[in-house]
Amino acid sequence: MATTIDDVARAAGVSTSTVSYVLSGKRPISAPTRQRVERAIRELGYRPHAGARALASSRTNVLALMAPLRVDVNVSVIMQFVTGVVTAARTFDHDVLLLTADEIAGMERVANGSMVDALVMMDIEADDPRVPVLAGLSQPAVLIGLPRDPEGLSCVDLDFEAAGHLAARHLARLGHRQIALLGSPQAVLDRHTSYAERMIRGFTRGTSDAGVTGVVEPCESSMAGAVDAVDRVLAALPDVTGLVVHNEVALPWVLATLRERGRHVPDDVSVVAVCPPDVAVGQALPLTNVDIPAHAIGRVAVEMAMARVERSEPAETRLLAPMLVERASTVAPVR
Amino acid sequence: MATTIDDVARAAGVSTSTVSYVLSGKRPISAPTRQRVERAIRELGYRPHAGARALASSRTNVLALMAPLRVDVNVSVIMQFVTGVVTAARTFDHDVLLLTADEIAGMERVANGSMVDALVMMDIEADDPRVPVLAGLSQPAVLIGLPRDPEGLSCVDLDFEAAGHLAARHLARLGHRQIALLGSPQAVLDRHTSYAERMIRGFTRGTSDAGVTGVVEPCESSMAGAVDAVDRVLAALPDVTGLVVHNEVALPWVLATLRERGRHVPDDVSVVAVCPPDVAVGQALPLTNVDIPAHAIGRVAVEMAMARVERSEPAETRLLAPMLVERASTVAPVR
DNA sequence: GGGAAGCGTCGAAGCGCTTCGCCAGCGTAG
DNA sequence: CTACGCTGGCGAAGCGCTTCGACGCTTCCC
Repeated sequence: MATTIDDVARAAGVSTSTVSYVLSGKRPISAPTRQRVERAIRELGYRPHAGARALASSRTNVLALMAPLRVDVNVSVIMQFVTGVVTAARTFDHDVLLLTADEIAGMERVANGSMVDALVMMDIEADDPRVPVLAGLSQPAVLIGLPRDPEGLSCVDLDFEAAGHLAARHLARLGHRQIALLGSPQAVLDRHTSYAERMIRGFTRGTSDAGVTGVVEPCESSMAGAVDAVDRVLAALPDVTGLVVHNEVALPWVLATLRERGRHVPDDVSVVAVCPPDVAVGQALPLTNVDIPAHAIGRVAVEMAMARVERSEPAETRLLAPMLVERASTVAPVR
Repeated sequence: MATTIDDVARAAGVSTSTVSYVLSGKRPISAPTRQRVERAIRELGYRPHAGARALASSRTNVLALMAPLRVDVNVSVIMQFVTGVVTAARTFDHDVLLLTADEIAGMERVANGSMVDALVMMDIEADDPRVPVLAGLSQPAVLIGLPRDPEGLSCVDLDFEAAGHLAARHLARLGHRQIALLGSPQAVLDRHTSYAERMIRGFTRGTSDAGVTGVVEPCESSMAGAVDAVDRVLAALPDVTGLVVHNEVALPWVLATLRERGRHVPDDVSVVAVCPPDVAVGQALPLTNVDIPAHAIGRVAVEMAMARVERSEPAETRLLAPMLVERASTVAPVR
């Protein structure tokens, strides 16, 4: 267990630097030598000491992931981001350090303590307090979400504006003239979490482009909140026939409330859910949905981070195009 | 940013070792000197380099957390474990490295690479392939869950057997004579995940102790699975008046199915949920529940890990006593 | 045939920190 | 007045790895 690079070198009859170069590939090593070294490594079960490596190379092969884990965010989507980041990190031979609470202090600790090569931050708000801190760090960071001014920052997210537009257009093209968006909880909007605002913007633009009536209602992530939001929509738009739901937690309750209010899906009202596919197909009726490709976003975030670490590539913002999958919950309105 | 301990020493007019001792407290330093050093640290914004520290002290101040993130496990409970572990780790000045996929290779990598001081492993199965690997590692590990033979291992979990017993007893004492347990998905049982089996054992013992009829049905974590499981229970026990549900994902669908089958909760059937309180109160009706104190279990796991790291304490198994909170979903059966 | 250019390998100098042994200076006791 | 023990601080030796310059050798080209 306590084998060092020197043990390997001795066993292979070479110098320590040769072993190091076999490991890193940074200088050419002849095939026979390389094989001897590799054999010694295998036989001794050697693993380089991460700390020593970090000290000498100033690379840790660790990524920090700052996940909010707030109560009103959807846990399963968060989880998908996390797994996306972790699996992608592994393909770059990196591990993931998880930061949840105490984020500002945490990022300074792991960055200034040289524990990580880069940071990935989730759940970015318009004026996120973490963003200004980044300037003082020597490691690159990638934001999942968009701050108010993304200039000079690496950002990645679903193009929620396009998603809102797409959902609205889909309903309008089916012939719906009165449609509504059930969105994020008020608390999320109050934080100016950008995806919620972009979603609303896209939806609104979609309705006006199509010349249909659209209303937007926030929706708490609880049963009571869902009931309330549905009732508000029905009050504002009694003849509503299309609904876009951008709140996975509330989704089942929204559907239940519609049923209770005597609105059948899809005969009376078509529903587009903005959520991962497993949530969409797991409901009573398979729902037409606009995917939130959390796993892919996580992967892209890591790729961007590694590009900056390994090749000093400049920061850029990437918005992933939304995709709508039609299922049983959206049909043309019955006249 | 690139300030080192030598910079601090120079600024404070002391030697590097003195700075180190101020930081670690391992030797007494006179008050005036200490204050000079602390001031220099503050003014320079100094942070020790984690890698260098790990190399010299062979302590990394990092904990590995192996979270499964399988599809059929409940994500929100997992999340609570994770946050429990992360916050507890911080109180011991440790960070958390998250391992999800590829677990065996991952544990060997982080352990043999000296990346972590200890491992915390979730979702332990009876014959978990990770357990034998532990013997070859030089770091201690704590298991959340119980393997078949916990001898010599650090384990912590809710006492699910007591939980099953408690839930059954609660219903029996209210006067219910025919009760059922809707448990984990078949896949979880097939893995011999111990909590599921212990739950069933406790429930069964509870029913026979109380002299009431009990049946156990596994329950998939999907709407179809919930409907199916409820129907199986109603078929097996047409006069069932008490239900224990140990599957948070299926819980809402179970309640919906009961309603659809014309069984009113709690008038026709009392329901005890085994889940965190927020899930229990978030349903249509606030449910009587046996808590799964995921956060507390995570904290205890970290405490046990640190006890072994810092004070070489021996391994032990700790089962947390279950607690039942009575809410609106359980009443005496109407005669 | 001779100099330049590669190639494969080695040696040694750190990277920033901890820790052990040591020593100077002091107070106290014999 | 010397001897001794304490206290507070210092110096230096690593911890295990990477990386740079150097070296001896072969190959190539004019």
